[in-house]
Amino acid sequence: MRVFIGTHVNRIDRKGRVSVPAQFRAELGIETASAYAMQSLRGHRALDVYLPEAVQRLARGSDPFGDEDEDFPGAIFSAGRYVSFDAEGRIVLPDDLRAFAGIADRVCFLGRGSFFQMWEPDAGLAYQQQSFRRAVENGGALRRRLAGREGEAAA
Amino acid sequence: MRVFIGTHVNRIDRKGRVSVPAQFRAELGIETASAYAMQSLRGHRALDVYLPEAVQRLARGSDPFGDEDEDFPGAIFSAGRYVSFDAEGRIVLPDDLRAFAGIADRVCFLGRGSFFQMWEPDAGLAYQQQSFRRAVENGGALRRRLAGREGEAAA
DNA sequence: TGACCTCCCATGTTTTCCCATGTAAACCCA
DNA sequence: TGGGTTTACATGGGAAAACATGGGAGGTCA
Repeated sequence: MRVFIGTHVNRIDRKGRVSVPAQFRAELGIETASAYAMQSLRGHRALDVYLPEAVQRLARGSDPFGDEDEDFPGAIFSAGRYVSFDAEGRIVLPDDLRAFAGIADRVCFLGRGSFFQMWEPDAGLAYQQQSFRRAVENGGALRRRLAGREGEAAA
Repeated sequence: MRVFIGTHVNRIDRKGRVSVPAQFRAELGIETASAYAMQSLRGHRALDVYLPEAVQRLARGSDPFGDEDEDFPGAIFSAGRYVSFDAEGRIVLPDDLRAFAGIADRVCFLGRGSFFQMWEPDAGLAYQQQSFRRAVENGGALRRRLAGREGEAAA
């Protein structure tokens, strides 16, 4: 299993390219020449980035002639893009996604375990600190989960 | 598996031609010189575009809908058209389909996984945002599927 | 013959590929 | 452990390729 960990801030050049942190590239694996970036499903002003096969997995369950409600995961497919890496490990961030996340000339990469996010740096760091603070306040429940006893206490 | 992803807006020239986004052409495959475009079955003012083989599969009756609903296959074959690509990757959008979708001089292409749609840009982008918002509200299950943890309980 | 449609060529722009550079981290060896 | 060297990484820019778009010539059908 691949795990994305840590926080990095990189610069966007005038062609719209950003280096994806080497650590994250390593997690994505050299065999994947691309990743799937989309508007965050968590309601954040951020982009979620998944392995390409995540989308394939989703697509496999969708029927081209299915009805609208069942096919609502379809929204996911138009909300994102495949982004591919150049030889230097950079991606070009499409304008619309960039606008969605309010990203100007720098990107904050947040590792989130099975995927990672791209934020406008101020917003991303603020979010990161805030969610860490929440985790501390909530520490008891978290520790129980880490210990693998999540069923024990009511949240 | 072929997956249509992302949002693109292209211009229609005075001959009625539109470039299909290169990414979508790649998904359609070079071997297919055509695609099947029809009035959306989903009640949208939009055109659904399928791989030719998806329609053929339907014609052969090897599909779940087959016999129980005769309107369905009938509608599919009368409401659509094969559109073929020129050497530059453009298709000519038939007038009636164009009128149905209210498309004037620009087309918005929405990737929807196993097929894609063509919209009048304003309507298409509005629809995209709205359906994405719904996905966010409903996002837990989707997120788990993307993260490859569909077996997990909701947190 | 005229309207229309395809095939073909032309063009400007955008994107991708490839090479160069500065800096910071890792490594090595005395 | 200190100093020098090498490697990895982020960043920048030029050249080439891909792409979207526009228009003309010839062919077709009514």
